[in-house]
Amino acid sequence: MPVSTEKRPRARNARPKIERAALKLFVSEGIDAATTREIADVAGVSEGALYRHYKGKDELALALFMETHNRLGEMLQQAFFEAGSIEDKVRRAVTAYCKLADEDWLLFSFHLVSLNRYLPHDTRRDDDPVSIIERLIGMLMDNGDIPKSDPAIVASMCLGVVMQSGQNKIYNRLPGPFSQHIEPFKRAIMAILHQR
Amino acid sequence: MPVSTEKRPRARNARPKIERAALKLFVSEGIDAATTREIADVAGVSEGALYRHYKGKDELALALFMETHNRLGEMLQQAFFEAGSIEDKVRRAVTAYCKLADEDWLLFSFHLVSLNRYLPHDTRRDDDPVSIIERLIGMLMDNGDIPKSDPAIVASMCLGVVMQSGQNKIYNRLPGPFSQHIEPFKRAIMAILHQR
DNA sequence: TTTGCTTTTGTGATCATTTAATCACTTGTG
DNA sequence: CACAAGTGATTAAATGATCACAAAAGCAAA
Repeated sequence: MPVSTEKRPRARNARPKIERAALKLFVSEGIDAATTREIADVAGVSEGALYRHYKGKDELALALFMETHNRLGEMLQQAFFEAGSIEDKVRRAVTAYCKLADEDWLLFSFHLVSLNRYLPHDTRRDDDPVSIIERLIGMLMDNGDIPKSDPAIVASMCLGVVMQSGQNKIYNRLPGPFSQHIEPFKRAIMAILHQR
Repeated sequence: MPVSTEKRPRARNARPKIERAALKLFVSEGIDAATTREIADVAGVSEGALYRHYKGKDELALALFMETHNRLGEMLQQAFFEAGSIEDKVRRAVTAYCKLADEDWLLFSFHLVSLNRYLPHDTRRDDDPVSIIERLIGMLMDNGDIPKSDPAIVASMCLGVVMQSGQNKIYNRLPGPFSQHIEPFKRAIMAILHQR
């Protein structure tokens, strides 16, 4: 009797399976290197199923990226808008970011590794996480809350503290939940902000 | 008379042309998306020329990455090994990194955007820039030069200060030479290192 | 210098693969 | 029955790599 000549049982709820499989492959091999065939295989569905839910591979990848990116923008707006000291705002922002990471590490790490592809190189959007932070820092400087310098470079350095750590967690250099580093992150950012 | 039916004049010194063209395309579209045809066109040489100097596209990309990566490892070793205070070491390392960036921004930014692809996700090499920094920080902590905590997370944060700024410069958020930020970088890193 | 060779380098049409996407059909659900 | 969802063989396009040929460069002897 021939092995595995049996037809695959028709899959149910293919969409989430496809999304998780795509995330896995996108993170481990990169978006371009992951083929639709591979995605379908890992998901345990047929190749055509992907096209019932997305126009194509590109749309799938963009949708997965935006899921995190939009949520992130909202969370930062929220963290910075609510009342409190600078330290409160920073703690809230860092905490939100870390929770997002721990909640769904795969989705989060996909966002981190594909920033390069989706952040446009020459245009700035006001609702972009980086722009939001830069604007806040500019306001704090204008208010005299923190020493005046170049908001763009200060924003970069603060972001770097958290984002590079995320990268290093992807490389398995930081075991354990990301949230355990909230305090060090907050302290580092506060130190950078109050740099003279 | 038909236009541009003329044969292309035989190119001379194709190799550097190919390398520069490849860097441009690798950075702007990504390694996978840049085709050998595009590279040849931008370089103004034939497609076959690429294969006189490299086994293929992958080898070309890896060679360009390693050019920066190896140099970086040596420069860090050098900066940390030479005598001086912690502040001296940090300043030397940051200065070296910034000079490398300004010297050949295209080559440097290619390195930065392809770290994801080439840094292995599960193995650590002792001569890797990240490992070098982590080891130094561990030593400083053992010596009592800086407060004891997790060397891995402190190294991440310090690296992030500089690397995320590099990323933001790629996105055109930081005009001017990278070296102009040496002082802020150094101060930020020192502040993180001496965090309690 | 000139001559005659060998080796290196550049060319571009061509090849073999890979791959995203399509579509006629089937299956399941309200 | 109608509509949404899943299947997988098939297709059309693109892409990395090859190769026979040509031009240039290197080199030694005359």
